[in-house]
Amino acid sequence: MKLSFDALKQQLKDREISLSHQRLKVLAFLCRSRGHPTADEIYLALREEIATLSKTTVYNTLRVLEESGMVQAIGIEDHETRFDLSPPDHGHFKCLSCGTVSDVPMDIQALFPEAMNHWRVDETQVNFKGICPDCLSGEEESK
Amino acid sequence: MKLSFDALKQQLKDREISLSHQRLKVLAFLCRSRGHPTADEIYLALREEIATLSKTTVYNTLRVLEESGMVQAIGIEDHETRFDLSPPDHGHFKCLSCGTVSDVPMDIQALFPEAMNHWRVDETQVNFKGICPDCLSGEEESK
DNA sequence: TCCTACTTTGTAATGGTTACATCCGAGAGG
DNA sequence: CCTCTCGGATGTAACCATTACAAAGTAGGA
Ligand SMILES: [Mn+2]
Ligand SMILES: [Mn+2]
Ligand SMILES: [Zn+2]
Ligand SMILES: [Zn+2]
Repeated sequence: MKLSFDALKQQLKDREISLSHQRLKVLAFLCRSRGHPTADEIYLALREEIATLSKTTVYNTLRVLEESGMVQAIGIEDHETRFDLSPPDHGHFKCLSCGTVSDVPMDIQALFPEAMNHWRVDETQVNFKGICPDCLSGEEESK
Repeated sequence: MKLSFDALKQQLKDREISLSHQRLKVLAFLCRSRGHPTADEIYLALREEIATLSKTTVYNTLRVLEESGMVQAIGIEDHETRFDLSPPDHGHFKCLSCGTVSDVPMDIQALFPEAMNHWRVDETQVNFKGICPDCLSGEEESK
């Protein structure tokens, strides 16, 4: 469940991160984005609104948001990081056919073995790869 | 639990992958390796045995082994892939302090929600990040 | 021996990400 | 208004793991 844009703005204030025009635009894009965009996708989409936008600014902003805990970097792909505004309480599924990255509702907090309680866990990611229902039905049709 | 080198050689034969000198060396290195080496670590280590070894060969071999299902590529790090010869029935933990990647025994096969049985899952990875016990005790000492 | 398919090798290219120097722009203070 | 300052934004170059590609080597069969 995503937070509203206004709530996110408030979070920026609370963390004393100045609400620059570019940062708000990146945040708004993540907010209205249904999937899990890459830095490049964010850049290409926002460049239509901010003609002078630099890709470095997108990376800088994403790092600021990530360090503040508002955004999570998803490493489900080898050479392309995806970004998620939602709280990190779910897994992700990448369809090897269409490339979509979907949410997988599940409790990932309780995964780490209790027997290993001497370890400090800061982050948990659960990544699945396979074929999504849409692509599966497409495969059957082509038989 | 890792298979013996001889058992691995047999697997190559079964899959009709020719047992070239370089492939056997890569496999032997993964077999005796305790951690989860990167392609570069494999290359540097084996270059002492095979002076003419090319890094491309290491990557080619790893891809062949991965496609045959004998080796798993672990994407716990953003910028470098690690390789695991063990069966993919466990999670991984990366210590943000010392960089070690450890195994986390757990049943990752039963993780995908049964409600999503219309999805075909080919691969599951569970990645934790945090601080390992060794580094935690080190932090306490330095207080 | 010759042929052919496979493997290895070296080098160049790729592409996401980061480092760095420079530029800009909103305020504070005069 | 003017100027100073500093965080943020920008553009370019560098980084670096990985891949593409072409050339060279190799084993095995006819
Ligand atoms: Mn998500
Ligand atoms: Mn492992
Ligand atoms: Zn799909
Ligand atoms: Zn450690």
